[in-house]
Amino acid sequence: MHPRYARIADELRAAILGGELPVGAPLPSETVLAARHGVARGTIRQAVAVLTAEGLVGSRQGARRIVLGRERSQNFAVLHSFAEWARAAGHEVTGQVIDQRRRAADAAEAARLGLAVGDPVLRVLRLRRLDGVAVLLERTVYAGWLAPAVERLPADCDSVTRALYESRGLVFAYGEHLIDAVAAGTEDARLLGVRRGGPLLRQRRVTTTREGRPAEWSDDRYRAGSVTFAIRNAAGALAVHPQD
Amino acid sequence: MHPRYARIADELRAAILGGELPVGAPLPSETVLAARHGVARGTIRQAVAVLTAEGLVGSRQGARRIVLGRERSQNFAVLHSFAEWARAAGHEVTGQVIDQRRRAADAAEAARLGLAVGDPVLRVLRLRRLDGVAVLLERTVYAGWLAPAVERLPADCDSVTRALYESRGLVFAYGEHLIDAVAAGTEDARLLGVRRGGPLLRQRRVTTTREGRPAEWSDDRYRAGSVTFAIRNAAGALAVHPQD
DNA sequence: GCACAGAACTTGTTCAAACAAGCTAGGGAC
DNA sequence: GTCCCTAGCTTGTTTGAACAAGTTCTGTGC
Repeated sequence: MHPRYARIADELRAAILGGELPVGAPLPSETVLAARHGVARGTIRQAVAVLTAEGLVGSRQGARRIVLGRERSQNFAVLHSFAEWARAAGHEVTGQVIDQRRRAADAAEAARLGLAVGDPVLRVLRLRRLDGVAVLLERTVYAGWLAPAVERLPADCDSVTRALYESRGLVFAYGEHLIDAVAAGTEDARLLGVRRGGPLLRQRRVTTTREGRPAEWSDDRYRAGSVTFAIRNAAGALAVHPQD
Repeated sequence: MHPRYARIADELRAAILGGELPVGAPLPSETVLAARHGVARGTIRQAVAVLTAEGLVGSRQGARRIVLGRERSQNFAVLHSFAEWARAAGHEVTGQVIDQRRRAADAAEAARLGLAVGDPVLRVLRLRRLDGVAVLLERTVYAGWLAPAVERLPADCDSVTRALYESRGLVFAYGEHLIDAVAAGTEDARLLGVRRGGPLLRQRRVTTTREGRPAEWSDDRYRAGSVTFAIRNAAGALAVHPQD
């Protein structure tokens, strides 16, 4: 059972997405909403805070809240899991491990993962296809304590994130992402089927468990034109999701 | 005078950034913080909510809050203003208008800016340099009502955002951003000094006033290797800032 | 020594009330 | 008709209280 404020937020979100509250329209005032739902104003404020964080409504002290947009950003899970995003967007996603081996962490890897140089890590090279087309090349380094769980996964595992959640209860809760453009190297060009030196969108990321323990470090390269990151920001709140 | 919860948040943030609360350490409990500052627990909860949104601390019901990181993300202003970010990061930034002309909005521009096809808009082509090196080519379309204010700006204006704020009190409060990689076109290559077909990081964005009125639509292309977008997310909250 | 059951603690949710700060529409003065 | 100012509404901040839900640690029993 979701808490009360979450259900009120769901209801308001549905009204916005369904067009009952069109873009530009004012939301009912907090007092009205509180009376209508039979709750205290504080509970309404928690509900609208959720919508504000999603970028759906804006607010200024003294004036009524306004509906800003109708697109809900998928928020954050997508930055951790290509497969989760693709499935939600209605695409068929497949994965294939090309190379996988254990080795000792070098200085850069150790720094990113909070390990000592020489600690064991697992390096995986994985190619992802979207509706049959190769679009993403992942070079991932997993911390040693994760290696056994990752090695047990099948080579064509679709969603590593989901598999690790189901087998180990592991949740990737925090992350840092660096996004830039790079020229395709020889291996990139061959596997993704693009010209060497052509544009690739690169996302480097560190993902961390709920406890703040670094779990994986990855260099992901997307074929240009296949994926776009969409960021929506609304005075203090942001949301990010890849797009077609 | 900032509200009480904001000052408490500032104090906690300083403790984290200063190393008194190292990464991995637990925050004092809400009850302790409330007693220490002489406020109600609700006020403390607002303060730590700020830090959670910044990705500095994480929390799970029942367990003490944990310090997750020491880097504060500059949050959102930077996505609107290249100049503001560069100055904050200690770089010298210059700008130069290469072309500027009024014209009628085409279908794509009208849709992005919420105008009718044929409505007047102002198109500006601007080259930005960071420490003397050309790194960013901006193709910006301003809604007609903004054109007079923009045309009054000097051709070498550093920060358009700041100038519009100072001259018109205009604040860019919301935005949508699409980030991907593209190959450099002929004009891109010439002005940015890169090879044609080489990688560029593209940021397309719509910026909106506080009232939800679209103000500008821009296609910004960064020379590869010059700028990286950094995104940090923490279970529901995100922050974005460009990096070197 | 180890496992299990609680006790104590911590964060999450909700309520009711009060005042502060900012916006808007309507009424009065000109 | 136009301008300004205020009354009333709306969001922002804060208090204090209570219970729910989850975690951690202690101590007992085996």
